[in-house]
Amino acid sequence: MPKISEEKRQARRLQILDVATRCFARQGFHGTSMEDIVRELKSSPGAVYCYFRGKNDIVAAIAEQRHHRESALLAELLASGDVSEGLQHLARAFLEMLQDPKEKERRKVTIQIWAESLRDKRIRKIIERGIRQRDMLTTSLCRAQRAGQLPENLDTDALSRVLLALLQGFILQQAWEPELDTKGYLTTAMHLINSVFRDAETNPVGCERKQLA
Amino acid sequence: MPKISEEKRQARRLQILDVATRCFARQGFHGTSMEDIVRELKSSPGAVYCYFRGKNDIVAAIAEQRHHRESALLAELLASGDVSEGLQHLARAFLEMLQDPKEKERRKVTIQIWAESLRDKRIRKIIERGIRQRDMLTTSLCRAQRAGQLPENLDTDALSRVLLALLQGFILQQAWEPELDTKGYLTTAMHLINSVFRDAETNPVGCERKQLA
Amino acid sequence: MPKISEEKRQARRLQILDVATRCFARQGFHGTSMEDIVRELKSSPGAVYCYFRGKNDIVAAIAEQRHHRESALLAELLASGDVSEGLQHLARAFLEMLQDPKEKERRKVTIQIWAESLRDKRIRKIIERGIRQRDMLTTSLCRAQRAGQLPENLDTDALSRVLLALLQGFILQQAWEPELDTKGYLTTAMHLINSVFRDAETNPVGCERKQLA
Amino acid sequence: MPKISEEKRQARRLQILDVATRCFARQGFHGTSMEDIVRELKSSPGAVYCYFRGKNDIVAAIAEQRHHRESALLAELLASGDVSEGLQHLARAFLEMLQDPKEKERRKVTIQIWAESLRDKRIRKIIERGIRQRDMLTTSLCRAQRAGQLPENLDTDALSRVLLALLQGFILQQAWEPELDTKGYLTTAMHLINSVFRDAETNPVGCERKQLA
DNA sequence: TATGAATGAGATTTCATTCAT
DNA sequence: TATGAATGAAATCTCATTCAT
Repeated sequence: MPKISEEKRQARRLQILDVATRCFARQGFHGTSMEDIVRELKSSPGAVYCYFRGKNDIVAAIAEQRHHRESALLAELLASGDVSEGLQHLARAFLEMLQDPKEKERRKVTIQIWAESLRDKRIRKIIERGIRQRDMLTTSLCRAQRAGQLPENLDTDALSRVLLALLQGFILQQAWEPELDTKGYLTTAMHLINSVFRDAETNPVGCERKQLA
Repeated sequence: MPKISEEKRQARRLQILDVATRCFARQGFHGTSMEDIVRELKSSPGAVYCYFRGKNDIVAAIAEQRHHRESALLAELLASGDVSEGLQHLARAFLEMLQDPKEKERRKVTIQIWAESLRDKRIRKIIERGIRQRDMLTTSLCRAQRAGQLPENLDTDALSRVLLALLQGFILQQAWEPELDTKGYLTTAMHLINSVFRDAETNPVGCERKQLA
Repeated sequence: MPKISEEKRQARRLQILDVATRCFARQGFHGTSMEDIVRELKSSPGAVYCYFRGKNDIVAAIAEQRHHRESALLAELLASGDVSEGLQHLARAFLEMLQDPKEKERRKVTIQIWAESLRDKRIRKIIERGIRQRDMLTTSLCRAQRAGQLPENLDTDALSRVLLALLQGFILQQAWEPELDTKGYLTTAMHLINSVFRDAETNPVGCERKQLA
Repeated sequence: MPKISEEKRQARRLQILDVATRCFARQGFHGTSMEDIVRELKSSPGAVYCYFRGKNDIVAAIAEQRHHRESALLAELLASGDVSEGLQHLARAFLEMLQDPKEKERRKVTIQIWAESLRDKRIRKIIERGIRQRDMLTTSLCRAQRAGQLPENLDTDALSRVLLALLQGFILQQAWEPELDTKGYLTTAMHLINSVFRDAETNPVGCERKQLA
């Protein structure tokens, strides 16, 4: 028997998550008290509990948000028929995301979620769903391999892990050094990736390496 | 109990750190209470405070341990005149480290340290010392570049970041999937890295890719 | 429980101070644990911390209460144009205060506050404000001196100290001997005080007053 | 079976009490830990426990020291046949005591002892012995009264309380204002006291002394 | 739904004291 | 006697959560 519309309810939920994200990015999950969130929200503890079961529920919801965003990015990547091209798109999308100042906060919270996943079953489950998504990337790479875009003897499962690692490492390094040269990192990372793709394609000549704008 | 030797004192310190590491790996830093540590240590709260100022001091000490271990690994890498070869050594050293069951725990704690570094000044300082160590790797890569082992237009700073990311991503993924195919990951990662090194040398032909034992 | 009125809030604050005063009088400040207070309050630790920052804050508040009460007494004394008469009033007011059983507790706590003031900056500040109030008494005595009510060569600053001492000593002795003859003490003290006042009247010359070497 | 002579033992005891007094004066009894004392003593916890049963035992010993010193002073006072003269001596002895820098510390500790006496049975007992000593002063004053040195209708018990209060108040005020004009205070206090003594001499009749209702 | 005072379990830390050496 | 590492009870305070209004 909600007195407010479902729409408003969702809006409020998001607002709470936003504030919580900001707090967690600033003080860490365990350094943020419910009171901190409530104060910044200009609300009351009881109100927050109308939307979330508790503090853990909030983190879980944030983790879920992340998961959806990542799924979307991956879907975009895979939508492109050509994986190599898809990766370029992904890289570009990444650069754009960095414009959003909220995104830096989110990356910091991501690291907290990683840590939290090691002890909170619920977060763990969400992370695991993310882990399983990598399988789709692997499948895609496999297809590329069968299409001759990748060396035959390449372990595509491992390659998808490597690609993921490049992303994860970046998140981490950027949390510590917010001013790091994002473009340089992406260019170099793409260079490495392209090396493998090129290898199979043509190889002898290795002509015109595509560089990121 | 009169004065104990500095030797014994260090041993006790290490024992506490070991137990704490085990607890942190299992329940997370914030999910572990001093009492948990003390119980597993079969000791008393006061005893722990003879060796550490408080809980944060313990995490800091563990972070410090990590830092030293990493420094040692990096030193080993750089000791080898040839960077490419050094990286091979590093990869091999890594494989060995994985034998140590304690190492898995330590990797889990590493992730907690990452998260903690975002809010604890002290941990942050230690991480920053680690960050600065990457410069040495960059310098080394630079030398390799001048020696013609790497493409001239390659951003060595970014490359060292990428190499670091490959490590960090692995730590993360292995924490979630302890059974992941370590060898496969390393082989593939080395493959990518070698691609760049090979690029500069000769490239057109690029045959006989070195694989990890 | 929604917001309570400022009035109720103040009432609750006072209730806590009352209970704390009772506990401190009985077991001393350092012999009273927060749990003791909470138990007697039939409340919970958290509740107390809604009103006070901590244990020290409670003592400070009690010290502050004392300070206000003393200020009021002094003001009453000074309000009377004639100091000599004012002191009589004060003495009488004192006798009345002794009826209040709470007052005995308060005097015991006063001694604790004295002790606490030697190490707690905050309490010290409050005491210092009390110390400065003595100046007003000195001023008043000075006026009486100029009016010929007190011997000319009398050190009014010292006299106000002496008057204060008579009060402080009484507080102390009554804490140890609750049944001491209050009336007798006051009578005798007033006798001494009146001696000085009378001195000026009758013996302008202050016939060979023995002075200390 | 002490291995050290009783003499040495006493010396060590005194040394401990001295250090403890210094600490208590500086940080208060409850702000001083055994470790503080031991550090300043350049000794070990165990050693202190060879001489005292515990922390409370140390305070009790200090209180005892005070008691002895006070007894001595009082004895000196009473030794003089003439009480009025005895009080002069006492005042002078007081001034001398103030030269001793240790004495200031002792006075601060005295206040702590007062506070402690309200909750520690042991200290309380010692204070009570001090309280009983006042009876001797009363007796002495009584004798002076019978000798006509004091007004007949004067309450000698109350007078001795008043005299004591003058001392206690001074101790307190000097703890807060170490630079207060000691000589002035004593002069004025003696002035008041002499007033009563003189009273008897000069006004046998005690001309209409105002009495408290 | 919203409020915010209250709850109370639990966490970290201190410190007087002990006792093996 | 002396040492000082170790003990462990207890103290203060925090904070996620609840529930009467």
